[in-house]
Amino acid sequence: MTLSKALEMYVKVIHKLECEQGKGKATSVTEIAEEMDVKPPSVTDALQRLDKLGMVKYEKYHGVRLTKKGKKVAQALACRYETLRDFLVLLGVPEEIASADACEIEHLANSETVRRLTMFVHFMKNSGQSDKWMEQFQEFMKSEVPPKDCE
Amino acid sequence: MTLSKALEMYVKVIHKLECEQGKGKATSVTEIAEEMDVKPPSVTDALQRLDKLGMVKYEKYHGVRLTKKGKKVAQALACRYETLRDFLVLLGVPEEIASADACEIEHLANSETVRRLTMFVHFMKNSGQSDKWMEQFQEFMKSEVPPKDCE
DNA sequence: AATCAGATTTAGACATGTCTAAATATAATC
DNA sequence: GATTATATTTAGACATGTCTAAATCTGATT
Repeated sequence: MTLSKALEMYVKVIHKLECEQGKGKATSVTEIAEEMDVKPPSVTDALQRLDKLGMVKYEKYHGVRLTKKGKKVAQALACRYETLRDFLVLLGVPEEIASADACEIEHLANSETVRRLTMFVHFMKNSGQSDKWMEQFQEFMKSEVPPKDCE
Repeated sequence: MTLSKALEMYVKVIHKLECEQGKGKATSVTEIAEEMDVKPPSVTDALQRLDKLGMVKYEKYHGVRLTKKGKKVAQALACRYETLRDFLVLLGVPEEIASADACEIEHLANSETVRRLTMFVHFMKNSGQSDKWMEQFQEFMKSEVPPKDCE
């Protein structure tokens, strides 16, 4: 019932391209292939499967559009991505790494986990205590040797 | 060069079973299959590939043992899992969910991310401020409506 | 309207990871 | 030592996701 990670990525990319372009136009196979750094036949294959799943309206030789269902999935993914990325950056993970990890984790984290992380980020940004806490955490990270690095 | 998520899971499970049993014995295909809830032929296939990759010593019909290399991978995974799980529990994610998510994320998070999470957990558990902070966070979670649930 | 370039799809290959059913090896029992 | 039950492997299927090479369609040019 749920999409694979790969298919979710296609949905996400189509959404991004639809947002970038004017609303009217359908998104082409080539655009998707370039954005995802895969070859066109892989895209065709994915689109055929996404169409069967009701996530996109795909017309042979004429590009693709997200359905309502597809848009909903894309928006949920975007929201999860934002949350995860914000959270990791807050913890001091470099932006590049935070983005990459968020992009992986968005596909598999439980909603409850995402909800907690969202609250954490909010707490950090909105509670009066957060500045003080953040300062202390920064200090802690400087002073402490990482206990073990799992490698 | 790096193992797939599926193969990493086999390594992890073999390690667990080796630890549970006396040291001497090799781990059997059936034990692994039961632990992972897959059928024996899937295990045979995975063991053949892990052997080629130098992660295990696999003797047809006579079970399997982790190599040094395999043990190292297993330990790194266990460490990552612990860190991720501890972290999620600290944030109030229910244990069941925390365990499941940790088990997914361990295979893909960047080391830098894991390191930051480790430090966060340490900070929470060891800095004098943590109790106060945790209390405030709990309070915040009760009072606030989750901003958006990404669904 | 015919042609041609570029985009797209199809066909067929391969890797990973799973399964069922059938063949085979191991180990325990008689 | 032969038989038999159990464990294991092989063979062959399928789904996902990728690729290359070849076929086909579309749209623009002449």
